[in-house]
Parts: sequence; C-alpha cells; structure tokens
Amino acid sequence: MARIREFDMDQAVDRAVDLFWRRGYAETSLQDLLKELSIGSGSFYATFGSKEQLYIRSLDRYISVQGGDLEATLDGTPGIRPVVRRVLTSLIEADLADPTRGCLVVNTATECGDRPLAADRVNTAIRQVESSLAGALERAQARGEISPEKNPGELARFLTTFIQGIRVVGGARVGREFMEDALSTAVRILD
Amino acid sequence: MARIREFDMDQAVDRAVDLFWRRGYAETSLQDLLKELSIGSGSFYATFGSKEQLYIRSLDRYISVQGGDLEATLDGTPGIRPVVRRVLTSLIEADLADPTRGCLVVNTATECGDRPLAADRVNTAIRQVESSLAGALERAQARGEISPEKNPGELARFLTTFIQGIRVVGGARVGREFMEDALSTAVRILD
DNA sequence: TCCTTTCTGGATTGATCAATACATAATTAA
DNA sequence: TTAATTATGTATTGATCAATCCAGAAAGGA
Repeated sequence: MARIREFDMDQAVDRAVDLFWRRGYAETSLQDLLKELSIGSGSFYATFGSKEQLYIRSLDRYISVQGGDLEATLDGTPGIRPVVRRVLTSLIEADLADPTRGCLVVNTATECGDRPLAADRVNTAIRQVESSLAGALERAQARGEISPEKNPGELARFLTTFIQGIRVVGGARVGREFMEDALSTAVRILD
Repeated sequence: MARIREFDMDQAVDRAVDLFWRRGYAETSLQDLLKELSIGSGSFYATFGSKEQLYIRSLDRYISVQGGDLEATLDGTPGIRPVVRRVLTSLIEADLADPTRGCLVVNTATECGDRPLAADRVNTAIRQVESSLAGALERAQARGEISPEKNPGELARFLTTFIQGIRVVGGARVGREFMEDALSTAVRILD
C-alpha cells in the first residue's frame, strides 16, 4: 500500500553502533551518520526519530550483542579460571588492536552520564555483566572449582569493576605488559 | 607599561577544571566557559589560546592536584592495607556524592582518546598512579607488611586498573554495596 | 600630557549543528 | 488508471559553535 524502505534497518543500526563506538556521541555528526548509513535525512528522521534515539537504540544493540558474547563464553568449556582469563584476555586484545574504541558502555557512562535514558542503559549493562559472572561463579562453586567460603556475588562485583578498569587503561595505551600484570593479579582472587 | 590583567589566571583554570570535569569537553561551550570564568572572549583567547589549549591546561592542573593528594595519602600514616583501603573508599564516597563527575582523566580517556595531546596526558596520569602505588607497596614490603613473594609492581598495576574501574561503575550508579563488595575483594589481593 | 602597550568585551565571522519542509518517487489497493 | 500512503533526498531552517575583529579602557614610560 506504500513505498517500501530501501535500506535494511538492522544493518543501519549496526553501522550506527560502529560509528558511535569509534567516535562517541558528540563527535558523531548527523552528516557522518547519513553518510555511514547511506540514507537521506528524511529517511533518517522518519525511521529513527532523532540522533539521540538512534544512539539509545545503538546502545541497546551493543549491550545485547556483547552481553550475548559474554554469556556464550561463560557457558562454554568449563573451568572457571581459564574462562575468566579468556574473557579478560579478549578485552585486552581488543584494546591493543584498537585503543580508540574501548567499550561503548564505558564511553557512554563517562560521556552521557547525565542523560537519563543513556545512564539507565549503562546501569543495566553493568548489572548484566555482574549477573552473568555471578551465575558462572556460582556454577563453578557448585562444581567445587571455587572454595565454598568464597562469595560468588562479591567476586562477580569485583570482576565487573575490574573489567571496566581494563577498558579504561586499554584506552590509555599503557601497553600489553601492564594489562597482563593486572590480569594475572586479578584472577588470583579466585584462589 | 601596559594594562594589567583583571582576573586571576590560576583561579580561572581552577574554574575551568570544575566545568570540564562536570560537563566534559564537547558539552562545555565557549560561552559556558566565558560565563564561568567571568571574562570576555578577547581575554580568553589572548590568555589561553583556544578551548582545547585550556582543556589541556586544566587536565594538567587536575592531574597535578589529584596526584599530589594520592601521594600525600600514601605517604601518611603507615599500614599499607588501611591506606589502600582509604584511597579506594575516598573514591567511592566521591562517586556516591556526585556520580556525574567521575574522574577527569577517565572522562578524557574515553571522550578524547584520539586527541594526541589529551591522550598523552591520560597515559602520564595512569603511569603516575601506578608509580605512586608501586612506591608505597615497595616501602610496605620493606617494612614486612607484604609478603616478600609478592611483586609490588604487579600489585600496583592491578590496583591502578581497579581504581579506573571504580570510577566507571561509580558513574553507573550501581550503589554503595556493589562498590564496597568490589573493594573488599580487591584489597584481599594484598594478603 | 602624550605615547606605547596590553587587556577587555561586545559585535561579528563563517562553519556546522540537529532538525524540518517539501516536492518527487515508489508502492499497493481500489 | 487513479487514489492513498509511505520512502526518499535536496534545500532550508534557526540555533549554536569556536574563533576573530576592533574600538575603547587602563596602565606605565617619556
């Protein structure tokens, strides 16, 4: 009954994620977005409403994808220690490969901390990481891999905090050795 | 031989630190700065050169002050465990009191990661924290407060990374309990 | 009292910002 | 074919951006 959309919306959001991730919210202009998404402003506003709304949508997409990856890794091959080490190592490798990206959630937390919609997503994302880690640690404890005296919830909160620290120092280009030293020390907390 | 400056430059930089800290670089307009510093644009550009140059100068001031505070705390009453705990607790209290500020260095790392001058300052600041912590840990180890088997450098890198994580989750408004759990777990690494 | 120098702040610059208006194109139902 | 509806992209909006201009004010030296 009407003209059909010429671009793929999911793909457009993926490209927006990439752009916001690389450049941040303020440094990404509407013109940048239109060029990256290959659409005109009419389509943009009809589809996404505003730059801010697209940012929130991109953030949701990012959190969903990254959260899924984390869950998949944690649910993979058992052995909580190598799994946690793998999670942290992959973050370090990502930071070394491209120090300018970091984590979109961390970037949002520091850049958009006073925008309620964004701040809400940040809080949710952090709690999601905490929850995933707590679940994995509880299962590991049930398997006897972690001392019964340990508190999986506290360990999860510690690891969640440490992960955010890795994303920051990764952006500060402190070098591989720095981060690997921090990692080795951090995982010792499970012993 | 010429007209004298009517405002105090150090005080102006202090106010700029406060503004950039609260609002970030992009979200702080020149008009905001002129109003906060109570000067006109002529004086501004004659004195500071540009918005970016003032930001770098503000960042330097911030790093100097905060670095001095950290050194003072670490050089204070001995007992490395309570001292480290005090450092971390003060960060948590600051985040709880005003979650929108966080740490200017962390904010810069995520917002201005690709501006060479800013990125350079961020790197320096992180290494300064590492160095201060390493020094304190080495002295504590010499006093016998930390096992000789521990590596103060590794511990410092770990704590430095963890501190950055605290500043991030503090901005995410995860609550006091979350951060105190993380803290309690982190300081156990010294045992 | 002039002269030179520096500081000051309002006016102005051109660029860029996010967002809107609108004419046209594409689609389906009637 | 016609009407109704939605998508598209260009042109344009008013606002705001960082930065510059410039005329006048304030200081000390001659």
